[in-house]
Amino acid sequence: MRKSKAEATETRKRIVTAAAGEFREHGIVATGLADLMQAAGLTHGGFYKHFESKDQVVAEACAESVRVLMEKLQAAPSKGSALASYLSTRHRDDPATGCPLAALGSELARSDAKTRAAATEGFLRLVNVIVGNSGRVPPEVARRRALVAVSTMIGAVTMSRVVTDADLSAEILREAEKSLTDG
Amino acid sequence: MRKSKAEATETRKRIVTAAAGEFREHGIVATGLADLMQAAGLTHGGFYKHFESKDQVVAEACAESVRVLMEKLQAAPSKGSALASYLSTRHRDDPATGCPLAALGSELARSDAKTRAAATEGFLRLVNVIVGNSGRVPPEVARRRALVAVSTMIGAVTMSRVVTDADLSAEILREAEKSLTDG
DNA sequence: TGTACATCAGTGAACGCGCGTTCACTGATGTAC
DNA sequence: TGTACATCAGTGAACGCGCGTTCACTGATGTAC
Repeated sequence: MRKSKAEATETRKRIVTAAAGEFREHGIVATGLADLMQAAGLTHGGFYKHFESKDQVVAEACAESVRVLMEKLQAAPSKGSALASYLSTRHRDDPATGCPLAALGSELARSDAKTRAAATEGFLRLVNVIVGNSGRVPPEVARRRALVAVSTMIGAVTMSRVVTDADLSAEILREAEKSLTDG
Repeated sequence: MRKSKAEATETRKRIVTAAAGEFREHGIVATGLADLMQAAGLTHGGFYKHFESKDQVVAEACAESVRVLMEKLQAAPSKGSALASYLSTRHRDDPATGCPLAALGSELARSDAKTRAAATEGFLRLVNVIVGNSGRVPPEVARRRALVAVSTMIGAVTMSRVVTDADLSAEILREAEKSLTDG
């Protein structure tokens, strides 16, 4: 049953990726190791061949989602299109492949130091994406504005998922986008 | 052991209030019925004399936190002081008595219809608090701006709790407040 | 107003279940000579 | 290059534990006469 080193490395990545999706879709606490191993196509017993604890895979999954999100956003041709993508109903309706800060915000606030550090890096990178597309604004001003813009983005996507009224949900995203695109 | 009707009503309220605090402090999924009954000074067996399920107490606790938050914010003499209170480090550091949308946002997005309805009402009431203090702005414009402002507030408090860097955490709150007070 | 009985708030033990974690085992991979 | 042995990725069963929920029981409260 032993797998080659290359295969094992591949498996490990597959677990982290599967975990990143499961956590964002169902929440960190609500996702069991068995769920996440099954999503990776494995049985749960093998988990500890790759990780020391659930906390460890949470931290790595968080870092991984940040990495993928940034690749997606940095591919955006302008600040406007990055904003439109982040504040889209498509993003709202697919948390499993979206921003971990919006999908897990309040759970991240209760997570351990490594997970919160990964989340912090994600936040700062999001800020930098916005700053990088801010045109001819003094960098310190751009940074302060971006701090607020990113807070708005995360709050808007989170609340668009909470709210039971479909029109209100769309309105939250639309108004956030308008407000941040103008500013 | 039977208690009088008045006492039982009192007990029920005590459970809802204790639950509202425990959920906001530790998260909904991570809080067990035993935890919440203990916080109310009872043993867990009596829970089902008052509620049909955990979901029911979650919904009621969410509605209760919204009610208390609104009383607090409506007591604020101005929009500026409501913003300062919401975006304070005091609020950040005491989720158990603060805004349930900021403390539970991503978990609320996965909750059942009644809980999300209570959260939606809370969101709309927060919007109205901001609108009600918006001075001489046309009501439809004020509403749109308030939608964005409330998203920013919730996102900023959530992220100020996630981030591992104390300076950054304070900066997120400060810049959000400055941005919303000017606008 | 007093008495007899039904109600039911709260207790504490128990239910089955799924959690995170551990472990004996398998057999292909990797290593030493 | 071939052989013998150690390693270890992955399986599946088991661990103790706490979860949401149920239940028999207690005894004060509420109700009927």
